[in-house]
Amino acid sequence: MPYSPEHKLETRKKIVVCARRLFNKRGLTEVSIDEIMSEAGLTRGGFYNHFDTKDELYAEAILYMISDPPERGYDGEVIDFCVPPEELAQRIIGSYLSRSHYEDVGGGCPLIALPSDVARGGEPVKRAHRQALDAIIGVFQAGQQNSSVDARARAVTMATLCIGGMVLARAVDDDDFSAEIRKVAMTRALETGGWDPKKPSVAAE
Amino acid sequence: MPYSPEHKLETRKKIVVCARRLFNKRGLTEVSIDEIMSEAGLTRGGFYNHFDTKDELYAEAILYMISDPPERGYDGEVIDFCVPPEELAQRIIGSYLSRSHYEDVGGGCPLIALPSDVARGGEPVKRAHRQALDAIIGVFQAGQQNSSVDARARAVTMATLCIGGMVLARAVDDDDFSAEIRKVAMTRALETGGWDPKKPSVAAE
DNA sequence: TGTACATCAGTGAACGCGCGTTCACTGATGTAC
DNA sequence: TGTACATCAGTGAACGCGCGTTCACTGATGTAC
Repeated sequence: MPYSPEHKLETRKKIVVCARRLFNKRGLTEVSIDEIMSEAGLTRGGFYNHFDTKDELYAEAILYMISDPPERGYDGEVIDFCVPPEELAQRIIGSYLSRSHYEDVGGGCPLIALPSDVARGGEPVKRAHRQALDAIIGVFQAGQQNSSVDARARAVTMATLCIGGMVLARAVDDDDFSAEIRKVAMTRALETGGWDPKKPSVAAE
Repeated sequence: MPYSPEHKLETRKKIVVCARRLFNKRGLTEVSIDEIMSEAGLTRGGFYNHFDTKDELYAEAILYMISDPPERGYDGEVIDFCVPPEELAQRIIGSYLSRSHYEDVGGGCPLIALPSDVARGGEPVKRAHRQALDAIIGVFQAGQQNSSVDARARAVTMATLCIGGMVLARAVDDDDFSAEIRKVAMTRALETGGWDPKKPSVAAE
């Protein structure tokens, strides 16, 4: 038996990691297999040792995108999941709408980078996307102080402000305008959760 | 002089109108010139009598998208611009987050259908996109009862909820979930403007 | 321990297809006489 | 009014290129003896 079984898995993962960055930056259909393989230090033909088709890579890359990032936080700081849920939700809002997340298109959240692609995409892609959205809404809902009747609605509002705000900020070519959108969205999202946007524990910018 | 000068302009407009629908549905780069020309009842080669390059059509189509729709309203009903600005803003929120706008991808707002494409696109495309966003925010800002200090921030919030909510709704493959997102976004957007979401003058669904 | 071997991850040329663009042409139209 | 003409919008074949995919191969690796 040539090569260790881990060797193949590692190569496969390397391909998915490179694909993820490229997909986030330029969209699913605009990235060629040649580019992905080059980025991974491999050549075109080897792709088909790991995937039957390019579509298979789409779904895998999106699944990887949603399972990986929460551990790191989008502003680069480590997120402590043992913190009380209220504080966790606030931290995620701050991290999500941070300048570093705004700038890190490749490593950022696919919900922001790929909404149009997903809306036009196949079923597995949409399913993965929905899972990511569910997860975010779940965290926001758990973060409500008293689980009031409209906790779910508030969580949906927060998610809309976070994701929608970033989508708008990224599609505008004016840095000040983008910063304004992010700031307004962050303030409103925190207010929606009943938290004081000026509290120092939350990253201001 | 063969053909009237209007004839060429009409053909050009026909191309732009068809391009607009196709771009909205499937994205800028995924639509071929052949498809656009066929849709317009013409053949491939004639395209270059009207445009130097496909990129030129992108910018033209987006400009057309933002200059045209406001007269109609996204739920199909005619919007009366002579109405007081408060009522106008409420009507636009209702129209924008309506089910018919959710379903009419081809004829809908490009801010919803093309955010990823625009974020990756060229300068003219982004400029057109920004103009559209400015226009919407302007209408929402004018709709505030007393032009308070945070009228601008409230207008940005409303735009984020309307556009972001529709982007999320479109990217999810579950009709109930989409409807929930639209409803929450509509309620919050109206509340942000200080209006009662249950007032009958506003389209409920 | 050392050697021959089987496996299969990775290589890179090749294929077929679709797309943006070009180009020689055609034929409908308005104008000049 | 009628006819010959010039113009140019529209046609459709052709070109070149890039991409997804295939395929014959190569050579690194673990195993068997």
